[in-house]
Amino acid sequence: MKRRGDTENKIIQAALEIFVRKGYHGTSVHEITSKAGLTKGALYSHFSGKGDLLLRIIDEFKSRFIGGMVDTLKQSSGNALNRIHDVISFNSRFAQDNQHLCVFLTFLTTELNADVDFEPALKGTYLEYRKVISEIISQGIRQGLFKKNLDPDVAALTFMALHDGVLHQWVLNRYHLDGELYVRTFREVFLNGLVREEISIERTVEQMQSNSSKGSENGTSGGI
Amino acid sequence: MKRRGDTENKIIQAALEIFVRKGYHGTSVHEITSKAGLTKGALYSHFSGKGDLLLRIIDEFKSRFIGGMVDTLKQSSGNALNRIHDVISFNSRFAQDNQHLCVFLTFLTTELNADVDFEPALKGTYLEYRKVISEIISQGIRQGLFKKNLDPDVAALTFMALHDGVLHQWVLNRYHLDGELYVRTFREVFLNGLVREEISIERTVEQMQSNSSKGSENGTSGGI
DNA sequence: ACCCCAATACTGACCGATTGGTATTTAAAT
DNA sequence: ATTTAAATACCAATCGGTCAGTATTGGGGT
Repeated sequence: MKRRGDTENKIIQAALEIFVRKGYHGTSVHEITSKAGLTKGALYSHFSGKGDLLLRIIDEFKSRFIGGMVDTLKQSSGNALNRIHDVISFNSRFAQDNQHLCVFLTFLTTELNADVDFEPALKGTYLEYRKVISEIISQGIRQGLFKKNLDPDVAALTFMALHDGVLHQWVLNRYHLDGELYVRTFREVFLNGLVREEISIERTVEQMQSNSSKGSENGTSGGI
Repeated sequence: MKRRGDTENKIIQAALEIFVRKGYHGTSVHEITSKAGLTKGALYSHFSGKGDLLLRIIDEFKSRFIGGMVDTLKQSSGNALNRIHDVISFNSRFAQDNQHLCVFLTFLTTELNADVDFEPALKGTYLEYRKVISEIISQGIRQGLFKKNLDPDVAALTFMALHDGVLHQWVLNRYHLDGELYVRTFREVFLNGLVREEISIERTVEQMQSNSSKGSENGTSGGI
C-alpha cells in the first residue's frame, strides 16, 4: 500500500538533491517531480508550493542536524575538549551519511539569505547551531582548556565557518580529495593551528611586544 | 563624454551586487539594468548575454583578488609565516574594500558548480587560489615553521575553507558582528588553534598513545 | 469472497506572469 | 552624415501554480 509519507519523502529527497546542486531558483518544479517519478500536480497535493517544500527541508535539516548534535552532546560526558571532539565526529558522520543535506543550509543560505520568505527560517537555524557550539566553547574557557581571550560567540562562528567551508570544498573536490585526511586536517587546524607549537610560543611573545609598542596596528584590518 | 567602459562597469557592479544577494538564477536581467539606471537593451549592446556578464565578473574577481594576492606576495619578503600574515592582511583589506566581490566566488560557486557553462571558469579560479596558498604552506613546512605532517594542498583547502566560511558568516551577521574581532579570531584560530598551548602539548602526547593502541579509530570520521 | 463507493493520489492540460533575448527605433556624439 | 549607445517594443520559452478529471486505494455491507 502507498503511504502518504513515502511520496512526500521522495519529493523532499529529489528536491534536496537538486536544490543543493543547482540552487533554489535554478531548480524547476517540473525537474523535482520528474526526478521523483511524478508529475507537477502531485507536488501541490502534498505541499502548498515550491517555497513550502523548501521550508519543509529546512525543518528536516533542523531536526536531523541540530537535533543530532544536541543528542550527541547529551550523551557526551567529559570536558569541553572531549565534547568538541564528539561534535566534530558527529558532523563528520552526518556529512558522510547525508551527502546532500549536510551542505544544504550553507548552500541555500548564500542564495536566499535576503529572501523575506526564507531568511527567518535560515537565520534561525544558524542561531540554534551557534548556540550549541558557543556553549561548549564557553565551557572550555571556564575549564581553562581554551584560550580565554576568545569571545565564545565569535569563536563559535569561526568553528561554523570552518565547518561550512570544509564541507563546501569537500563537495567541490569530492572525487579528488581524501576525505579522512581532510577531516584530520580540519580537526588539527581548528584545535591546534597551523603553526608548530614551539614556533607559536616564540611568536606570541614577540607579537605581544610589538603590539604594545605599535598600538592599534590592527585597525587597518577591521572588518575582515 | 561617455566612455564605453563606464557603462560596462556600472552594469558589472549592479550585477555583482544582486548576484551575490539573490543568486544568479534569482536575478533577472531587468533588475540588473534598472539598478544600473539603464534598460535591458543596453546590456545586450555591451554583453552577449547574462552568462557572458557573469563570466566577465569571474574575470574581474580573478584579476583583482588572485592577482592582488600574487602582487602582495611578490612584495612580501620574509618567511612563510610572514607571508601568510601578509596574505591574511590583504584578504582582510580586500574584503573591506570589495564587500560584494569578496564573497562572489564562494556564493556563486555553490549555485553554479554543476553548470557546464560556468563550472570550468569557477573551478579554474579556485585552482589558482589554491596554488598560491599551497605554495606558501609548502615553503613554511620546508622552513620548519608549519607542522610537517600536513599535506600542503589539503592545508591550503582548509585555509580557503576557513576564509570562505568566515566571509560567509560575516555577510550573514554584517550588522551584529565586530569585524576586527572576527578577523583576529580567524588569524588566531588558523595559525594557533582554539586550544591553549600548554593543553595542546599535553593532549598531543596523550593522543599519540591512545591512537597507537586503538589503531584506526579515525576510520569512522573519514569523509566529513 | 465479492462488489460498491467514498476518499485519496495523481495526471495532464492549461493559465497568467516572467524570463532571457532580439529587432527596430531614437538620440547623441564625432 | 555616419557611427554608436541606449530605449522601446516585442518574441518564444519557461516559470510556478491551478484545476477538472482519472486511476488507485482501502474499508464496509452483503
